[in-house]
Amino acid sequence: MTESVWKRFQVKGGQLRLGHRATIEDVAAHAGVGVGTVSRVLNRRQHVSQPMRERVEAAIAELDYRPSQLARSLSKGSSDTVSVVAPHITRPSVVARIDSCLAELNRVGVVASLFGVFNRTQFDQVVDALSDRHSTRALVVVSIPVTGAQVSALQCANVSLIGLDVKVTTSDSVFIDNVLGGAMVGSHLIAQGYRRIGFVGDVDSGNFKFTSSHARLRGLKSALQKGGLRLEPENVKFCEHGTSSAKECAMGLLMSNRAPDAIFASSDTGALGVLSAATELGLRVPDDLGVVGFDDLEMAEVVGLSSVSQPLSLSGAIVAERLIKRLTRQDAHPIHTLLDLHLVKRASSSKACHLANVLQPAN
Amino acid sequence: MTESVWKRFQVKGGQLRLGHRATIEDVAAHAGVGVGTVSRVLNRRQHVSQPMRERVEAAIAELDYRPSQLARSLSKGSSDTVSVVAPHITRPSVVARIDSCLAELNRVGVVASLFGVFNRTQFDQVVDALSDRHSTRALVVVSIPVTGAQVSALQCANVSLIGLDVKVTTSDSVFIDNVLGGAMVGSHLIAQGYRRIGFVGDVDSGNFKFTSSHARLRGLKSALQKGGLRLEPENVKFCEHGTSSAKECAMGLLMSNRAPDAIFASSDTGALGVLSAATELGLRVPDDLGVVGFDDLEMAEVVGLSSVSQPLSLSGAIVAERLIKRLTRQDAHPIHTLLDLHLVKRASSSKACHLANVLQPAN
DNA sequence: TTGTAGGCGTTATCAG
DNA sequence: CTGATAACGCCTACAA
Repeated sequence: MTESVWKRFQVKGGQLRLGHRATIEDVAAHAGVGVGTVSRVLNRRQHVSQPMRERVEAAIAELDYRPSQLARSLSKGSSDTVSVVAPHITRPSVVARIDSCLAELNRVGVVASLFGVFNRTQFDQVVDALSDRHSTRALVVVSIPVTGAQVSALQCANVSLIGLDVKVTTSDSVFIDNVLGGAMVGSHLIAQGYRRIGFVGDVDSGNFKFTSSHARLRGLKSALQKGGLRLEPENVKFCEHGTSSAKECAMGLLMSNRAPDAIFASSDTGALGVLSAATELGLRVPDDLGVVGFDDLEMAEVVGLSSVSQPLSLSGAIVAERLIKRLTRQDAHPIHTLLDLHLVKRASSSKACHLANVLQPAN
Repeated sequence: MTESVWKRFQVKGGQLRLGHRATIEDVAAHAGVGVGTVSRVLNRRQHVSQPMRERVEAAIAELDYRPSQLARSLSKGSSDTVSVVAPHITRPSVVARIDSCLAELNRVGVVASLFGVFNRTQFDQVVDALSDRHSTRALVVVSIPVTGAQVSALQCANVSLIGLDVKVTTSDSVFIDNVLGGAMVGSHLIAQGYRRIGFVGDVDSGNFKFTSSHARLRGLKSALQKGGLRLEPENVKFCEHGTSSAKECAMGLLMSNRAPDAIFASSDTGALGVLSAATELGLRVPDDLGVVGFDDLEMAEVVGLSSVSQPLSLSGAIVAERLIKRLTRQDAHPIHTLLDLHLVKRASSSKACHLANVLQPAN
């Protein structure tokens, strides 16, 4: 249907236009009206009589006309798309946020385009490109700290900025208290009787200037101090995000002669690697080694991993909701939302309930 | 720095333009040349003298001018962005593909924007919006079958289409043989001595018209037939994608009085749920129950799950590479790439090597 | 080599 | 209520 229509209506001013889709001008000509009128019915504006409206709508349908968003943006001086820029789109925690955010936006008919960036430079480029009143109406930045210059460039272009999992002081943002999260883990491990506690965090390989891993470490450290323990520097490791590298990292920790009796991994993905390392070394979890992760992914429950739960989906949904509000009315001051955290205690850190074993990687 | 520059240069034809970023005209005026010249240096074209070029470049730098991609696309009648549209961006297998595709594109300086869609309707809308010579130059469709009408609408708009994990007959595509994958699992399970084999697949909740789950089932079925076994209809279940729903589904299967002695889950995510169900029911894996998944995610190795491995990252990389080729020279006929599959045998389906246990979900 | 004018598809402003 | 026409920012003939 569609393609045949295009083939039929290729005439404009008597000239053949191969493969071109109809323009507003074609519609106007076809309906025998001016372009202004077509534009009015397109934008559902007042001051257009019913019969005229119908005639135009018929022409639109016949020509299978769809307005060019591009030309529209250029003319209006503003776009009606929203963009999301995020790092590490392979991480379950990140995609969970993004997914719920997009879902919520889609629910009200807003399609957002997502930009995955792999390092700071790319992030800066994308933000720069988006700092143009024509290109996007709103921007959601996930996890990456935004500089003051970027913020002002964006507001100068009239694009509303919202931080998801990152605080943006001069704009809306939704985030958690990572220091608190780390502290929760620390006091839990102490309460469970662990004494030599270690930490496995993520290095910021893309140079994004992430802070969460370090914040969680600070929280852990302060909780330990409060409990009269100290975090041995040799038991603190940072490695690439991921199960296998965390496993390697944990192996190093666990094979030392003053090995930790508990490890806090700053992500569940990493914690899984720690569990795997423990299994490989014949350590029983939670007796010989306590393990706690972060994010409380679905996998954590299946595997019996204790973890700090944060409302990932909710965070995305809140951002979407706020975004939609910003799109309509322009409230004054920025709104910051600090989401709640809670520790989900499972077998991996509860000496009471004995944990069987991790599945053996064999073949 | 940036914002101060914007504040300084707001004059155009003697008029104040608040917050506007410089246009090509501003640059021309500032350099004391015509817009044509500026355009030429912008697009690195010939026929512009060195001193002139330098003067223009200086003006560009001073005004912190960045051309509007939007206006450029409208004027040229073509865009230089590439888009990716994908369903289920929460699934590890999907993001692995996308991630490597985007990474490869970024490596050569191409930033792609990703559209996550939640059902067929949204997919159709996005494709429709993208079927505009102005909006995008190339489109990667992940996993979703594209209709003939959509294909021709796209090529009519001159946007090159590439299928990732889906065959597009009239265009480039990279995919696997899902029937073969299912068959590999079937013969493996038979060889391991399993006799009552079950299947847990994904329902197509977004109505995308996916085929892979059913294709894998067909493969399984044919392998069983070849081995003189049959797949009992009561042992075939389709449920929402995900660990927890697969677990529920498997519980149903395993608690029936004619329960299967092996289950093939059409994804590793689902297989994890099956493992969890087995643990909960006190079934020993692989003795009482064999389990095989699909995709060979990182998690599979950790957990000792047998799985059909497909080159997820590679698929994305190949698509990116092909895309770049299409962007430069326009080769004639479509190239289809069928990627290899191989079964990774681990503890979960190898009666020989006894598998300890899954971690107990306890608290 | 360089400047000028017309066009890309819309919206918005103003006369009618 | 409706129809021209000038922007929007850029590219590209064409003319100088």
